[in-house]
Amino acid sequence: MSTKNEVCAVTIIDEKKVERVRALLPPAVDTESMARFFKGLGDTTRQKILQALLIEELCVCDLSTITDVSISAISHQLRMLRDLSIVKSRRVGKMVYYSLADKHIEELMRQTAEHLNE
Amino acid sequence: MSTKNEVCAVTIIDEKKVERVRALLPPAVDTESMARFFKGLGDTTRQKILQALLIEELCVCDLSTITDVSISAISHQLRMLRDLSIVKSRRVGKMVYYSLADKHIEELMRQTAEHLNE
DNA sequence: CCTATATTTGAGCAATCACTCAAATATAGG
DNA sequence: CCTATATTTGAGTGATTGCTCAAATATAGG
Repeated sequence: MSTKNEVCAVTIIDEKKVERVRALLPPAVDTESMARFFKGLGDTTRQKILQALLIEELCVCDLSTITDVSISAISHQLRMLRDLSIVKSRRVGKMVYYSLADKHIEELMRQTAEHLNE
Repeated sequence: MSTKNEVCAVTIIDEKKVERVRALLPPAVDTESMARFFKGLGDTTRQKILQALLIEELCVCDLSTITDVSISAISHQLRMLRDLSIVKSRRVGKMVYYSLADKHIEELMRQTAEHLNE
């Protein structure tokens, strides 16, 4: 067999448990969108961007200088963050200013930072 | 030049802004640990696991059945989640039961699910 | 000790990702 | 329109990742 046990030796109790949990799971599409959202937060460059934006609104060029990442790379990452509604942007002349999309993102960042510092 | 503008044509205001923000950024090690933490949450298989554990404690085999992912793959992902202190485990005989590591993780999951549903 | 079941682990591989580079677009100001 | 600056975009590439497969470990019960 390819996988040693497709389903483990089932006891009646486990079967019931599995069915019960399955019925309570959110739709797959929601689980996938959670994964996509967290993946957006789960990269060092993107975290640097978000930490900076937690302090204040910044343009692409400032973000590049602050994070020491090329303008092109920052722009690519900002696009991903914007597609995920994690940041928002506004254009002022030639420059585009980015900021965190909403208060929830801000709280999420602060609470998680606190959590990881035990 | 490799990058067109290493630093954009600086105005005095931008320079000050950049320095101010830089001084307020958290240490790099913290930013990296935030990224690692969120990366742990940012995968569909791991989200399936966490959604299931949000309902109740489960063993590896039940998780495999519920998520329809091989036992080996689940075990690999559980290891990552455990290393990140996102889940915890306890052994009962031959089986190992996994659950969410703490209340903060539970809240994070619930609040984010709510947020993504607008 | 021996077998069976549950889980873990390591190597190998295809898919994904974050970067660079070059070129395109957008806007301001002669 | 033309030039300069700021940003975006697409292709290409090396590194990372999540899976499978095979083998190892852990525990319970003859």
